[in-house]
Amino acid sequence: MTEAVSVSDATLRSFMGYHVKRAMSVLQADLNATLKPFGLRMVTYSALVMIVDNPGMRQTQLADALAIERPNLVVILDQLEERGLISRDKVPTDRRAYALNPTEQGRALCAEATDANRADEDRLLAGLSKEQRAAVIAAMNLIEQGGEA
Amino acid sequence: MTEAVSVSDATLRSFMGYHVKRAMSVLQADLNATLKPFGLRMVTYSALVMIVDNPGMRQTQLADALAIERPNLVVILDQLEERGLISRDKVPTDRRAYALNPTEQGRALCAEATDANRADEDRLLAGLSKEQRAAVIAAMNLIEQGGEA
DNA sequence: CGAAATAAGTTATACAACATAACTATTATT
DNA sequence: AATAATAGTTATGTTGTATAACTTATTTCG
Repeated sequence: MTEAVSVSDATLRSFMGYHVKRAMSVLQADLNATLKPFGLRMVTYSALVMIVDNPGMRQTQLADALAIERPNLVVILDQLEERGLISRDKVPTDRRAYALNPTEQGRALCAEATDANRADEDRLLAGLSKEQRAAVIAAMNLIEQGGEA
Repeated sequence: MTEAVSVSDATLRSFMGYHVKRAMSVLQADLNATLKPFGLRMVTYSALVMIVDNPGMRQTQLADALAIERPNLVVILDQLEERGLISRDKVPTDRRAYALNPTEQGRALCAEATDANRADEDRLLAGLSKEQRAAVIAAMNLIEQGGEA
């Protein structure tokens, strides 16, 4: 056996993006594990939350907000609708469009899932003070704003 | 036309993961745009950097370091090798294994790409002080450590 | 008004990322 | 020597995501 001369990722670690990518990977795995008992994934949960927070919203608006292509949103909403968590209601003023609304069951599940996610994230971020969390969020927002200059 | 009552993602914004995800999306798009002139993508660049930093490394080690499945790494290395950026050299002590080494051309391209990425990230993070960047990196490392508790 | 252009949602499809099974050849185990 | 395990590969499958094109409905504007 040849000794495993440990591998260095020092250069990559000098980039912020590398750290963010690795953290994101953990956050996503963690979130999906937390959501699994609810039968939700990251995207389906995000869509459900948005519909609860923005009842009556159209599909195109939701797709834009979540940066999902319209065709891909269709299958996500199909899943939520089949489980009775949301409804697609006809809009009287525009017969092409559907107004997205949560059902009572959808609201309830959303609340439960949100609580679980909050608890999970609190556990993951237990080592960070409120100030540190705010600093990270501010930095992420700055990055989000600065794209494609 | 119905007025576009602006959509709120306030609940999602209360999660750190949402901010990190959106920032990561920008970082990745930005990085890929910067790498395009070099004919590299995020994964191929990462692999190249690792090989430059760890000459002689085996494929399995690299796959582990980058959290890529071995089969998927094969095609990535194929691309780098076809372009003459790396070589797969037979290991005398283990005829199953290949030692990954950068070519001179590979080293040169890696250095150029790294400079471009550094400049790009500096631009994107221009609004953050050194202390703020360090704080973000510390937070990301903490998250990376805390997965799957 | 009526024809052309646009928009909402959908379907079909293609492409890329990522994961799993199984194979060849070598090496390690016992 | 027989068995198990490992490095790399091939083949394949699954999922996520992007694009084209279609239907229905609305808007634009000559």
